[in-house]
Amino acid sequence: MFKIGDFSKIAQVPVSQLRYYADIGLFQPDQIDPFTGYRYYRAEQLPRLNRILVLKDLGMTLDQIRQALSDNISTNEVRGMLRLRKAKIEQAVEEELQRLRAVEARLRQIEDETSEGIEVVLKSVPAQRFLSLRETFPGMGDTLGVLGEMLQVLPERFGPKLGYMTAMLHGASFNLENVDIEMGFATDLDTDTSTRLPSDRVLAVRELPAVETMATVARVGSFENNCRSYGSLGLWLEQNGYTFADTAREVFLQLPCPDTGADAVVEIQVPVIARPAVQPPN
Amino acid sequence: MFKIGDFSKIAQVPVSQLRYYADIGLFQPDQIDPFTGYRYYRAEQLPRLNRILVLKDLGMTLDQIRQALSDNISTNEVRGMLRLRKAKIEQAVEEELQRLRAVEARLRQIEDETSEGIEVVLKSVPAQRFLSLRETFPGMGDTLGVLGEMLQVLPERFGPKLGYMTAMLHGASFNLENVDIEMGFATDLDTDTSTRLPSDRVLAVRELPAVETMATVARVGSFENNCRSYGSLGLWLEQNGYTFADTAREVFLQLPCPDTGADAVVEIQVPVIARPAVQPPN
DNA sequence: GCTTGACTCTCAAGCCACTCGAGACTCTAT
DNA sequence: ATAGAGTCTCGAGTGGCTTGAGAGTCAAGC
Repeated sequence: MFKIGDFSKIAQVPVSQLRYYADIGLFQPDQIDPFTGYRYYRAEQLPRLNRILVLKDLGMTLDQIRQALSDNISTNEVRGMLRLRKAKIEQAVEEELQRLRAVEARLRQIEDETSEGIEVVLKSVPAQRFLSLRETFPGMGDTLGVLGEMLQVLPERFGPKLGYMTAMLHGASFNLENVDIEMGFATDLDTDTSTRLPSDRVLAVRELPAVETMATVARVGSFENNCRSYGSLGLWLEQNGYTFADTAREVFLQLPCPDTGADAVVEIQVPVIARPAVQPPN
Repeated sequence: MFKIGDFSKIAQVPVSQLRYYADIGLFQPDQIDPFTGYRYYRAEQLPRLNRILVLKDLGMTLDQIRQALSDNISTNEVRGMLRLRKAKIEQAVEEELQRLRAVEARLRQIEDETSEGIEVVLKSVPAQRFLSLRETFPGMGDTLGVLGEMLQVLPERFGPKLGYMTAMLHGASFNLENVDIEMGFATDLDTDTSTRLPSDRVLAVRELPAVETMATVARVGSFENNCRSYGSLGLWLEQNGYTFADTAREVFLQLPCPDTGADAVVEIQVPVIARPAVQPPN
């Protein structure tokens, strides 16, 4: 029987954490002295604690761990998770580097503070059909995964009936998690066409309305110059008296090619309408 | 002038976040309508916001960012941070993989649940001198950095007067951050010797007391079997009626060698005293 | 038996960077 | 006039703990 301090040393877990786990009913001491309230632990309890720590390190929340333990999860299942986790980490590293590239781009924008923005062009875009899939993706990696599937499967299936790859950001939360994205291809296919990806996601054709006035900017790189483009766009809108009218579209004029290292070329299209700039009372 | 929603789209930052930044006084709208309370932003404000986001992505807290901005930090300084941050990420990846290896080890311990623990040996250890440095390190990477310095500099300086590399974990917080570690070498040097590392840290010689009863376990790998060793130790202590008496020492009988891929061999030494196991009233 | 100091207890609050919801306005298009 | 989208404030919630106050407990040494 160990008091909490000694047990903490054996388990290599802070005392406060042991108490916390007891409080939330995740890991109870073997006994609690009814008079003093002192917690007493035994070495035999270590495996359960270790199981908890493993699952935690694998990214589960404490609630999920409680669930898993009461379901008597097997070591093999945990092994599977370990493999999964490894993949996730590699993915996370990739995302992290992506983010750094974005930071670099932002830094460039800051340096360009004085200089002109990127050129904004007004267009009008006709109605078109859009073979697309809309989903709220938990992370960037998932988004890219599905995108990869689409690129593998769809051109083969529909060939020349597909136009540019296009994405629409519906949600307004710009963190990289839980993004509500619609992506797919411009197309000539009938409105009732639909197709299924290997991951069982279904793409359907829908009508994309015509837009009379569309402000557009071009961007090189999938993410790198994103903020710069939107920034220039904003500046232009302000100076020329326009406002947003609808969801923006990102049209991939050229897809990124990891093999040759060729960057993507993206046209950002934002539906706008002329409107005197908002002027709050002074 | 943009209302918060439009500005949010331009800046690619959620509305809630813009409001939050205004609340904490980090990034204010250009104007606030005194009657309606509506926030109005201008495109010119983007650079400041971007600066904030860059610094945030570089790992600064919002408080630090406020500080940095009021100090008018230069882009060059930020560039330096970017480079630093890149290094940090690489380091973080390394740590992450380290952690995974630890998870794997813990998993092995779970599987060994039924089997015997590692063998525990009782020894007595004489008083000895210890050329060491004690510090609270913010992260594992820093610890390893300083360790690297020591290994580069000290053997050259003191040669055969150095014994085993030894570490003592003083704090009781076992997360990998802010660890209070003392590390150095057993030595014959005089008690008033001290030496300075390239990073300006100072090591001094101090007397390490003799320990009559020291429970020891051996471990292969710098971290991999840590929890397993301590676990076995705990089990043994419980069964044989001993308790912790002082800070544990980790003696590196063999240093890890990244070149040959040779793992470390570590002897964990824990001062103990015989004492009847604690028995709470039932 | 008493003191000292280390250890332990509970309970509440704090941390970070936000997010979410309720309830009340405000704006714009029809 | 009205609907619907956007905005406001304010308070609470998030996760996984840590920190601190104030009180009680334990073991060793005198």
